[in-house]
Amino acid sequence: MTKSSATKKEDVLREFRVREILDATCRVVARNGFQGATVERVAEEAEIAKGTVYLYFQNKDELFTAAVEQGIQNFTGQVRTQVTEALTPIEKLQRLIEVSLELSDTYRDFFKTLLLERNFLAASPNHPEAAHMLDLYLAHIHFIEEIIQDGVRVGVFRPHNVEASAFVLNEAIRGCFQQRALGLTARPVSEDASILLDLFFNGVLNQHQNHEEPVS
Amino acid sequence: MTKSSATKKEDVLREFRVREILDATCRVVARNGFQGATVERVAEEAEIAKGTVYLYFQNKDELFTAAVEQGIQNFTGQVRTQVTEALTPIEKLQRLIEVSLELSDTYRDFFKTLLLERNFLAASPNHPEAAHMLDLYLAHIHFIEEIIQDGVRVGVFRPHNVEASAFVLNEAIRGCFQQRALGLTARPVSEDASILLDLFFNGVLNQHQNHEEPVS
DNA sequence: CCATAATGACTGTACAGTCAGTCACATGAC
DNA sequence: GTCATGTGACTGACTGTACAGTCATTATGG
Repeated sequence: MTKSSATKKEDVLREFRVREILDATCRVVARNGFQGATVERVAEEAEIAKGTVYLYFQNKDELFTAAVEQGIQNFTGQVRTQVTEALTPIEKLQRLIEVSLELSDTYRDFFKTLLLERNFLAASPNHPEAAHMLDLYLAHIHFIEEIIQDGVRVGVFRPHNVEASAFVLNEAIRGCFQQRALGLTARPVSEDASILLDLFFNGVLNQHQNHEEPVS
Repeated sequence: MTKSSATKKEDVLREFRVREILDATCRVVARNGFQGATVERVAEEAEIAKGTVYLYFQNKDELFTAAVEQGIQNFTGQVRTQVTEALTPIEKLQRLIEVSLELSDTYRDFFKTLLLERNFLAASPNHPEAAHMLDLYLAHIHFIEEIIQDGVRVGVFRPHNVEASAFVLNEAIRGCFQQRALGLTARPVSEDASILLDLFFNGVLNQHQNHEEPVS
């Protein structure tokens, strides 16, 4: 019992250290990009020695993979939780966009490189880990897809290629992240969210003048 | 005269070599990512010695920057040319989407990494070149923006935040590139294009008065 | 006082960038 | 035609450096 408790305490400590290092990794990558992020600098940022990093991670690749994965899971997990609370598909999508954009502020460091430098999704030379990353990404899109599908089922959304629209919506949100990360917009998050929602719901066509000549 | 002609010939030869090396760079990057792309491998791919690369480019960074820049300019240039031929804003957007997606096939190698590993837009440590890249990107979005703005002016598009919709459209297209690069879709390009167009024009809401036919 | 965590000097390696040397070809003299 | 000589494009072995990963040593706390 005492022993089990002791083990647990060690585990907690270990987990805490792991988190600390992963957070430091995110900060360093956000500052220098994947390219310029060395284990030494991560250690410095975490205020530990380089060797210590290797007590918690096998190698550099595992460290960076874990950092990205933790970030994705944190993000999608929180979105999922908050969105699920909403009732109707429309409310859910509203929530989805709002929460996503809000979180982009919280996880600024993480997104700055995850989204701008997303090579982790591409062919990582000899790492099947990348495939798992892709799975996480696809799972999130699938989550969005189901919300929209629900909307179609109950009739608030018109029948259309749901797979595609889920994808487009996700890309649009990602695009907003990017604009923010690059400092290209000063719009408040809520405004971005409502613009996005409006576009996604209504499109850009002038419905009244749909097939007609413009008024001259 | 003879001398001037000789000089011209040398220039042409030089330009040819430069192109060859840049193309090789794209192929290598497509295969190994920016990370795994070394000057040695580029030289190998171009079937020249490593030293030769340095006869045409100051250093690795200049080489890679030039490769990306050439790619962006090729792409946006071709899109611009073809889109400008169309008359109405709707036709122009149709063209934009179609041509973009078609080109993604032509420039497959280039897009595979430009779009999946886009760190070149992010803070390149000590390179103001990155800013120029950003300019090219913004110019393209602005080009789209103007088409949509035209559409609003003549009344086919409803008044809305045009800056945002241009941006969203571009991101949606980029997303399609990505899906293709990752091999996540087997849809023909034309189908992707019409789905995208339909979504962008009409949104997903079920309009109360539906006299609509999907735009194709 | 032992066990475990942490350290940082050290090693090996990969790669950017250099440069002395080679080679292919052009020009011109005979 | 053929040899001599000049030119510069091209080469690849070499150098310096940055960095991943190791491990003998030291600190800590239970």
